[in-house]
Amino acid sequence: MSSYKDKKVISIGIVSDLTGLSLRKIRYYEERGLLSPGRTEKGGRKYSFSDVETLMKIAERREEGVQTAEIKKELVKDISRQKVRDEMIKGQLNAQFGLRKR
Amino acid sequence: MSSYKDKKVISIGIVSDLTGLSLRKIRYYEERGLLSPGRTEKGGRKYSFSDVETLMKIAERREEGVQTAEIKKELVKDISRQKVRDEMIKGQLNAQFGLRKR
DNA sequence: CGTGTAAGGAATTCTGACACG
DNA sequence: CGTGTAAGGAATTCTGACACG
Repeated sequence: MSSYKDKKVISIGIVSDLTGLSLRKIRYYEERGLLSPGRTEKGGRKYSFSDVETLMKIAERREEGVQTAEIKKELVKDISRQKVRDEMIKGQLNAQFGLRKR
Repeated sequence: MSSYKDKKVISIGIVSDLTGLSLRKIRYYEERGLLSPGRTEKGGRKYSFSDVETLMKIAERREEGVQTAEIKKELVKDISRQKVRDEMIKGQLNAQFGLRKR
């Protein structure tokens, strides 16, 4: 299912470098519920590569003038599509290799 | 080729959590040349998931009493094997799908 | 609404060194 | 050789708030 891509291990400073977004923006998008990073014991935010990708999508949409509330809805849809796609790929691979008893 | 697995984005504290190794050990293995993390502008160490896996191998071998110099040699071999394996998989996939013009 | 910024404090990380063995 | 630790300093991150629009 998941893998390195979903492990929450990147601190906000690195995420800022990766995305080009300010710390303020990254925290704000979280406040608006567009993503939810993990936390270290002491309260430090930890992001996954998926989160970084989400942030890049957000940045794009924001540049187009889309408000965070709207972007939030889009992200939810993206997640559903993602799931469907994953299932299809899984099915494909299964059809190719999964049933081969040899 | 590479991907998330090889991106240097994890700080040493998280790596310590992930591997169970002390900061001291992690830095020492670097000093001995068993791995080479990236650096942020200000000098902070940044590790990849591959580095984390390498550290776990190191931890195993150390528990068996193997010295760092010896482990270092083993790691170099591992990398060669890795490359060969990657090539084989690539060849496999190519044989399965790559030539299909349909 | 979205983002910048100064504020004060807490937690992280860095390096070089001494210790023990 | 491998690892712990105390030391001093620098860089990171956190939260809540005020500002502007």
